[in-house]
Amino acid sequence: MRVTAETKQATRQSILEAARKLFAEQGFDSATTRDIARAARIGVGTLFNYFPTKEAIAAALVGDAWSRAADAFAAAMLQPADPPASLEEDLFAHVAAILRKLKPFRKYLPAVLETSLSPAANASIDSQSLRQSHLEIVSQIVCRHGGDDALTPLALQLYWTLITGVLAFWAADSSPRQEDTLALLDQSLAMFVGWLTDSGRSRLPGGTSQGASSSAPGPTRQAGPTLATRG
Amino acid sequence: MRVTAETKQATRQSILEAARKLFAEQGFDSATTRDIARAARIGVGTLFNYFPTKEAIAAALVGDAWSRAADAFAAAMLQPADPPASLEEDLFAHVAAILRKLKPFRKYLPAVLETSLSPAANASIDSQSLRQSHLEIVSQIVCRHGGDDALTPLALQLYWTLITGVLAFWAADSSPRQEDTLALLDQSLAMFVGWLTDSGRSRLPGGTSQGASSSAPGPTRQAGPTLATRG
DNA sequence: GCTAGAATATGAGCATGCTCACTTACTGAG
DNA sequence: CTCAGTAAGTGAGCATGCTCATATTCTAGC
Repeated sequence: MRVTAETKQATRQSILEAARKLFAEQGFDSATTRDIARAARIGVGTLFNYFPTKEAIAAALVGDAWSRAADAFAAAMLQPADPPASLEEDLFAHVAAILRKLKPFRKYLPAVLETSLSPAANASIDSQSLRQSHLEIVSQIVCRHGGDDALTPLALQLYWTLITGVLAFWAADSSPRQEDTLALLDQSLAMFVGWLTDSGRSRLPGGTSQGASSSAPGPTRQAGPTLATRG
Repeated sequence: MRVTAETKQATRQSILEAARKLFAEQGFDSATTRDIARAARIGVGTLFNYFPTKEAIAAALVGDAWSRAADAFAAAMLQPADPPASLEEDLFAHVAAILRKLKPFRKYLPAVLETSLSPAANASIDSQSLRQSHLEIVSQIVCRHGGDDALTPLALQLYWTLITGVLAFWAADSSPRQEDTLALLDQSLAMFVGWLTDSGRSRLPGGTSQGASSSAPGPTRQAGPTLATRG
C-alpha cells in the first residue's frame, strides 16, 4: 500500500515532467494528451486517472511554480528591508517574483488562466486555491502597511482582475525583455493602491465584508433602468 | 449574382438565428456545431464556410449587440445632458448600456472573451475590431471631459483589463439583479478615473504615446534582476 | 501457496470541432 | 439549348480530449 503510494507520486511526477517538456517544446495546444502519456510511459487512461483534464496538468505545473515563488517571497518578507518599502513596492516585488518563476510557462499561461481567472471557475482544486492563497498574502501585505481593515471582496476582485490582466498581457508581450509587462504591472498597482487609499479615506460606513452587494452604485444617471430590466 | 449574394446573407442570418436560439437554450458548450447546422437547415461544412470557428459565431452575436449598443449610446451622447455628467458617469453609462444589450449572452460571454480579451488575440475580425472601436469611443469620452492628451496604450490596456474583468465577473454573478457587477463596474471606473487624474498631474516628461516600453518602472527594489534574467 | 478483493493501468471507443474532396446549382457565352 | 466555369453546399472523415469496461497487479487473510 505504501509502496503504491510512492509509485503514484512517481507516476504523477513523470506525467508532470513529460508535460513540462512537451509543452515547452511544442506549446500547450500542439502537445496532445497521447503524446504526454507516451512520453510518461503510461496509457492515456492512466493520465486521466491523475489529472481530470489536460488543462489541469498545466495548472499543476503553474501552480507549483507559483506557490514556490509565493513561499520564497514570504520567507524573504520576514526580515524587513533597511529602508522600509512602500506598499506599492512590496506588491510589485511579490508579483515580480511570481513572474520570474512563471517564466517557463509564459506562453501557455492564458490556457490556465481561462479556468483560473473567473471567480466562478469550477473549483478546480489547484487553480482556485491558488487565487485564494495569493489573495491572502496580498491581504497580509496590505495589512502590514497600515491597512486598518481587511480588504473587501470587491477590492480583492479588482486586484485579481488587474493581476490576470498583467499575466494575459505578459503571455503575448513581445517587447525586448517584457519591459512593457513590468510597466503595466507598475501602473496597475499604482492605480490599485491609489484607489485603496482614496476609498479608504471616504469609506462607506455600512459595508465592510460584503460591501459589494449592498446598494446600487452611484452614477446610474444616463444608464436608464440599468441591468435589471429585460432587454 | 446579386441573388446569390442575398442568399448568402440569408444563410448567414439563419445560422446566427439558430445559434442564438440553441446557445440560449443549451448553453454555448452543449450546443454542437452539428446541432446549429441542422437547425439552420444546412450542412456542417456550409456552416464553416460562413464562420471560421464555433466561437466566431458567438463572437458575431455578441459583436452585433455590442456595436448596436455603442451606436445607440453615441447617438444619445450627441445632445448633452442638462446637468453635465462627470467623466466617470459617462463611462459608467456607456458600459451599462452595453451590458444591457449583452444580457442575452451573459452566460457564455467568457467563451467569447477568451479570444477577444488578450491584446495579441489572433486578429479575428469581429472581436479585435470590437476592442478597437470600443477603446476609440472611450478615448473620445475622455477627450470630451478635458483629457488634454490622447490616452496612452498603457491606459487603454488598463481600461480594457478592467472592462473584461467586469464582464467575466458578470457572467458568473449570482447576486439578485447582478448588483454586484454594477458595484464592481462603479469601483473599476472610479479607480481608473482616479488613476487618470493623478497620473495626468504628474505626467512623465518623456513618454506620451509609447510611454509603456520606455524605461524600467519605478519600484524594482525587492524584485532583484526582474524578468529579464533566466529562471 | 492460494484466492478474494481492492487499487491501479489500459486502450478501444465516443463526442465534437473542424477539413476537404467532391457534388450541386447557377450563369453567361456561343 | 448546351456547355464550360464558378460559387456555394455537403457529409464522410480526421484529430483530439476524455470515458469506461476490462485487464493487470498487488495485498491480505487463510
